[in-house]
Amino acid sequence: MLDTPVDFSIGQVAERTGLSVHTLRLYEREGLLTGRLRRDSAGRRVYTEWDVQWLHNCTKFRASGMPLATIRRLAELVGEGRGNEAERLELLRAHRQRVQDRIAELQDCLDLIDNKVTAYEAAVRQGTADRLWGTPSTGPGTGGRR
Amino acid sequence: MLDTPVDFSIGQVAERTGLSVHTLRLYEREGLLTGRLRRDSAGRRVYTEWDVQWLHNCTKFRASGMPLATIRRLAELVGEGRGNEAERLELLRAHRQRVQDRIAELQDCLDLIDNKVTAYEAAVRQGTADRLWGTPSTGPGTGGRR
DNA sequence: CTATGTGCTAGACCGTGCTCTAGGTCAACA
DNA sequence: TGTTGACCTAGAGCACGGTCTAGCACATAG
Repeated sequence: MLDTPVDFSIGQVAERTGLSVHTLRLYEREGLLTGRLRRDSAGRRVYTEWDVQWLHNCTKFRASGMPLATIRRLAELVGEGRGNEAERLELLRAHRQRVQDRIAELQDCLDLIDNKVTAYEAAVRQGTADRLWGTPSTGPGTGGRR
Repeated sequence: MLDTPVDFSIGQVAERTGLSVHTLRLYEREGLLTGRLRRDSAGRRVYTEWDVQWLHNCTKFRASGMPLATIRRLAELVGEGRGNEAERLELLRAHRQRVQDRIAELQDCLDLIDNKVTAYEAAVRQGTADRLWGTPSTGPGTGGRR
């Protein structure tokens, strides 16, 4: 059972990953790939299935706020092959922590926003009904100014 | 029961909000405050308690990814006083949706990261125990290259 | 009176991550 | 053979949100 060697042009990879060809070139230049990209006889980039998968991961990493520099480091480690799994793990764990923190932070902000929304819903209900507006009590953003 | 008119210098506000004085000046210039800031006889900014509270909200808005332009719009509405609660509500609801979407996106990325972490934990455990490395099956980021 | 601290403005600069342009190469097809 | 379309490189440009600098004004303390 040989693996079929499917290759992709940069345009095809762009289609598949949702990244622009510009971005793909940038990512290569920045060393985000796990190894040197092959080129065809005309000097055009040749992506493997692996690369596409890896880039798919990269988009997730990016979407979760991982900086390009960190992805580069991870790519280096993966490119080096077995033996550095502990370091990859460390890196991923640190990132996971940041993402979890970020979620918690957003959740916290969301609570405040929810409060505001609730307050305004009440205000609009009042306003629509009888143009009344109670005394603001939850600080700026709820009532008027001064 | 009169409200005590407590005023703050830009430095005091910086202390209280965690924003730098540079940023505070930027925010004023960008119209993020709900009204014109008072100045003292020497032309120095005079912040009220209200402003500090509002800026506190702003930091939450920023932390949740609200662009300065949106905060400016909200500040305008609040500055205009009563009557536009519906529009404020609309704006806040839209932002809430974005935050919720963002949380969901992060959560999704987190799942992938968790999988990777789990895989590497296993790998490291194996590696530490007997230097073994099973066949990678979850795509790039798990095994070696090509 | 002068030194220190805090504030002021205008505007330059910065990091991050794209995004686009100019000018060129190459393969494939009519 | 010529035209089209995808690709190439180098490098500029951009949006965003700060962050910092230069040069100056003012108030208060010693």
